[in-house]
Amino acid sequence: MSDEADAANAAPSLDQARRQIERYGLSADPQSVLVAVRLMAAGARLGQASEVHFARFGLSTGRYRLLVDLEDHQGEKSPSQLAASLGVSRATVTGLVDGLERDGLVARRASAEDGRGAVVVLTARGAQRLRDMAAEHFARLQALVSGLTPDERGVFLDLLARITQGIGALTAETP
Amino acid sequence: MSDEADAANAAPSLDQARRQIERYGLSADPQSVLVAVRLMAAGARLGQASEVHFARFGLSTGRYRLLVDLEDHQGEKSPSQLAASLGVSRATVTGLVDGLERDGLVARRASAEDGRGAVVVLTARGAQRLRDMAAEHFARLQALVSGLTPDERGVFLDLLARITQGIGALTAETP
DNA sequence: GAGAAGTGATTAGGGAGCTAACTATTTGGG
DNA sequence: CCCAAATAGTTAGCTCCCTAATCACTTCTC
Repeated sequence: MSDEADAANAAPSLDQARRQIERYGLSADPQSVLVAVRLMAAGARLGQASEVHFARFGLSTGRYRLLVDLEDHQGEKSPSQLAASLGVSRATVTGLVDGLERDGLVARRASAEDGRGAVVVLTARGAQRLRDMAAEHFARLQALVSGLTPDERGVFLDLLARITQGIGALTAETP
Repeated sequence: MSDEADAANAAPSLDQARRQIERYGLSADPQSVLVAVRLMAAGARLGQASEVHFARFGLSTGRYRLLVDLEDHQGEKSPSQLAASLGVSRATVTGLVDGLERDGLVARRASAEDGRGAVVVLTARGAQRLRDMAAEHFARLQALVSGLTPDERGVFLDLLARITQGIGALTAETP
């Protein structure tokens, strides 16, 4: 393991948070700041690891999520619906579908009801890809959280949900 | 709130996880999978919110982290050191410094000891920018986790650290 | 001490996401 | 009934981060 990997693994410390707060004579709670910063760091690292994971199957996180969403809806959904359920913009869906279509995992069809609309269809090849990767995928996800007992996982879900509600505080108009 | 915003806020459910696992006749634990998926979703949402937050001050998450890291080292550090401590590639540091230099928050100097090396220096303007945003920044971070009691924050830090150790399971060679 | 190997920084190019602007179609109000 | 407003999808152009390749300098080895 190189310095670089070590540093990437090194989580920010409570002392760093304290020092930063004191530098400006503020009264923020260092532990609260640490939780926020650690969660951000963990999210970023997990996101990158996720891309590495999916790249093994010729996918990305976004592409995989789109395929699964499609499979959960009988293999058919409009780009707008996909954008809504994935929580990304329609433009992003266009890009993801472009890539998946190029690989033959998905196909585009014109909508029967709406002349403006389109339908994205999961191909046999796309369904097969999901089948091929399922065992390894879920095994790795399970390994990710294997450091926690079932009870602890329940607690974690609860706490995470409550922090998630606070995300609005970062983007809200008034501090 | 539109459908889109609702969907973005809607966390993946335990039933979705269960359905996915059963579809392939696997034996993975749905709750474990749910924890992994929720954490990824939360990380992605937090990352985006973070960009919105820092954009208010003319920065991005990466640029802010670089400035803080610099400030923590007497305002001077080489690009390689920055890459290591931020956990990003040297190429990324080049890009971040390009942007910060354009805004006058940072300057590049040649290294005295090593003819190949460079030193990134925090300018007065960069230090001022950090000072200007500190109060609001920390207040928002604190608000982010205000849904948790101090005890719960401690528990969360512990659980998060243990999951973070499991991230390697996603990228490891052998499943 | 000169060539080979290693290291620091940058450049080039790619993927994922975004917003804004554009096209085509549908819907709805006068 | 027809024109204006809304909606579906795409395109263009931006940022962030990545890897791989390149250039310049240092260090190590013989």
